[in-house]
Amino acid sequence: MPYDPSAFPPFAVTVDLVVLTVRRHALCALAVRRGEQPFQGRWALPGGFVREDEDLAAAAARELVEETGLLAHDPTLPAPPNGAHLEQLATYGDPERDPRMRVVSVAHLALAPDLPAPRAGGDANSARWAPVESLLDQENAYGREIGHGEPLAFDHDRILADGVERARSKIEYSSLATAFCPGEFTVGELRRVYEAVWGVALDPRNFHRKVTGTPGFLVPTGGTTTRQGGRPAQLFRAGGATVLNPPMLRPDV
Amino acid sequence: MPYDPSAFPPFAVTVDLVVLTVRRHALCALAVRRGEQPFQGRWALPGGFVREDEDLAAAAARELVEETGLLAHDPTLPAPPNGAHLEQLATYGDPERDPRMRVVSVAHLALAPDLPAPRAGGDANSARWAPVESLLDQENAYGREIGHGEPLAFDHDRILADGVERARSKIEYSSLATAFCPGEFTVGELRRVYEAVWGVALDPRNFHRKVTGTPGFLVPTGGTTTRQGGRPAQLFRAGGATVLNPPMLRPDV
DNA sequence: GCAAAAGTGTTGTAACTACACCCATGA
DNA sequence: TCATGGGTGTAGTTACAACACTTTTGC
Repeated sequence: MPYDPSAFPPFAVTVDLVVLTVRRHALCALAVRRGEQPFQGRWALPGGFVREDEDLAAAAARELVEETGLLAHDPTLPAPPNGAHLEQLATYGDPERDPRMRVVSVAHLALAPDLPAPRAGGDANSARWAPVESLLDQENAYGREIGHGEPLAFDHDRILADGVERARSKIEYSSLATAFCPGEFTVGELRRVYEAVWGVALDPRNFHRKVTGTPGFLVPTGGTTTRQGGRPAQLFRAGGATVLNPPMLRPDV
Repeated sequence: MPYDPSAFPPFAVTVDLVVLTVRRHALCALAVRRGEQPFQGRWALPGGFVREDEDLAAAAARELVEETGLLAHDPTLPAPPNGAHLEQLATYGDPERDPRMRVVSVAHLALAPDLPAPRAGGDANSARWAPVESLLDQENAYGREIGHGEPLAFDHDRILADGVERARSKIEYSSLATAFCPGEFTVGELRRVYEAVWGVALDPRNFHRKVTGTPGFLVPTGGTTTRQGGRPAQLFRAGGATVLNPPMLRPDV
């Protein structure tokens, strides 16, 4: 029983991705350069049309693989090592958001460990990691490498800001911060993730007690490493816990 | 520069509403009876197609007025008296979710104070408030007034469950519970909202200290009431605070 | 007076902040 | 030996649960 297409307005549906990672102690997002109109040459979030018989989550996972090579995992489970966490963020459907036509975009948020380099057909000029601060802060935009003060294409500034805010609040009460870490990591490396995402300094001693004392958050692998220098640190991997109770406390706010 | 319509698959886009309220000490959702195929005669969430030049939030607000007469307010502000809180919930786009065609539904969550009665063209048999427990609990479904064990139409069971979960967690750390209350209310009435939404009993004495001690949550109006019996209680209205810090603590969980 | 709901006081405990201090490695 | 980061101990504080207890109304 197909519907009369004149009974409802047709929409295009896309997925856009906010892919976040922590590089060199800064929270970074994946940006791609647009090759076509509109906003040709401007930076944008990766994304694309949802296919005819494709679920929204499947479309987001497909785009994620195309842009980063990362596999996504079930968001109800804790992030496994070296896979990305992927979850739906929000949907944006302002009638004016795309000048060509009516497009509704279902934005997704992905959290990834630090990667060698982005890939977008191997073209280094068309995809890169940029600190979210430089992408979003249009006031102090002069002299920065990406964007040069230009906003992102479409409403992607707002989508990126929403994704960053979601990540910042979600690592408070969930174990999601481990999705930014490689398969095995130290407490110090996890702390630097929190510091980069929140933009604050945390007391290393209290942080250590807190995360090792929360049941199911971290499980020791038995190994140690000195890759950060100093005294050898225990290696951990993410435990089964997905929700942190009590939560990590973000200073001030 | 219109787009080539053959370059992307056309979708229908709808908004569906999870409208929650507290009646007779139970968390209730608005359900409407479907008058047409598919799922004719089954209960469903209210909703409808997004119009040609309509924003998603505007479509949700329009549906809310049509079904309840309630005006929606800016979700970034605290809920004003006798208006509904409305926020985007999530988007559902399984290719099989509507047997007729490809439909993507942007679900919204609305929280409303107790209303006289729902209105759907004045037809009392086609729209009503039902306890969410009876709508969702398909195990113990015998003997209940609505649904009689039948799931809701489409994937509305899942949408309703997601909306209820959102409401349950959001009243922990925001002042949203006041959206379930009339313009002026007592601490005891607010406590009964929490008890109904969470399905737990709270200590009235600690609750009172907690909510009156959180700056900006409640502001006294000066009046008192004895409508609940017993000693006269102070009347309050919602304060300017939208985020509760420290949060209300939900027992167990 | 009695029931019912509002509101206050108190005590023990969990969990946090802030900081002093020690440990194990590489250079 | 020193610098560097890893990890433990301890004291003061906040916020909470779990009560006992008092207050003010309607009946």
